[in-house]
Amino acid sequence: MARLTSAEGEVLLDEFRRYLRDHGQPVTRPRDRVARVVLRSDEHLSVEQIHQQLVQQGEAVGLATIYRTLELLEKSGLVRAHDFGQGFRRFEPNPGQGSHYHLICLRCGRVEEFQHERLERMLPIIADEHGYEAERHRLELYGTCRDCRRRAFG
Amino acid sequence: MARLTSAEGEVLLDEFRRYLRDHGQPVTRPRDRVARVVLRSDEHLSVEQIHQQLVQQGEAVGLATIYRTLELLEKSGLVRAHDFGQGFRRFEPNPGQGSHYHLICLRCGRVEEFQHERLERMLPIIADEHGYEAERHRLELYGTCRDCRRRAFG
DNA sequence: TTCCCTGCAAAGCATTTGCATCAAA
DNA sequence: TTTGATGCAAATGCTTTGCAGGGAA
Repeated sequence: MARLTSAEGEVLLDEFRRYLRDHGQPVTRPRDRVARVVLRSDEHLSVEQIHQQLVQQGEAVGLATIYRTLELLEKSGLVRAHDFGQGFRRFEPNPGQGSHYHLICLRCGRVEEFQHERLERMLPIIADEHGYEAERHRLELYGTCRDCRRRAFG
Repeated sequence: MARLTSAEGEVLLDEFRRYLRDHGQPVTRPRDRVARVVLRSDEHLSVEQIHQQLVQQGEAVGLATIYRTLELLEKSGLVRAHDFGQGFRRFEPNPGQGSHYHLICLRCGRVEEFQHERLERMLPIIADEHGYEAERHRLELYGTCRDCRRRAFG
């Protein structure tokens, strides 16, 4: 599911630094570390996973700071939060203008992404038909992934 | 957004009673009251709203029992839970086989439903294309409803 | 020195669980 | 008497907030 190269993550990290500066917020080491982990990741990380990665890097950051930095990252538009009904949120780098959707395996919890241009064109039209001015949307398909089916049946 | 007539709610309530009996579970008054509120509603109720309605009816039921009854209602397939990112879940009578989708107004929080046959046919196919055996899906469109736009602009 | 970010600990919330009580068979 | 549903209160888990301490300008 590799979406971001390390170089792309670096670009996003720079954008975050710029966002902070433009908003009179200092670019601190803990913020930078949290942002780096999230923006470089090609997965949907939970706060716990972010924290663990930082600990492993010897760059432990308090949970409160992780949450506060994620709030900044969301406000900057560089990160999006998701709730896949697992009791906690997951965070991923925002893919910019193009939307993408999620496939969630109900057996192993894996989360994959896919894009779908036709859907993306349809959804704002559907919203409009119902009197809504669309702002964003969310589509999740829940099921059993190939690996889990293989594991179960053969 | 009226979807259920009171009579339809009554049918669902009977189905729930039958489900309980078939599963060796007693049909008690608190369960019946909770089920009645949810199954008769044409809205997406929060636990707090369910509780309030019961209090107003002079039929107060403990929160724990409400949660436990909702679990039974979900297992019976008669009720579905949703998390619209508001920090708590909402519950609605399950519309049976046909899926429906949600429009959520980001200003006033109103939740509307819509159906879309073409989408409904597309989604399992998309899941299949990615190796997933689709079980269920969720589509939510977030935006500004007609009323809120009118309110904002004149 | 001043400002405010950080991190610990405590608080908040929705939800779940433990347990004594009580109703029904 | 036995079973197990109920409801209070406590516990849980994620997230937010309060506040003392510390680093940077």
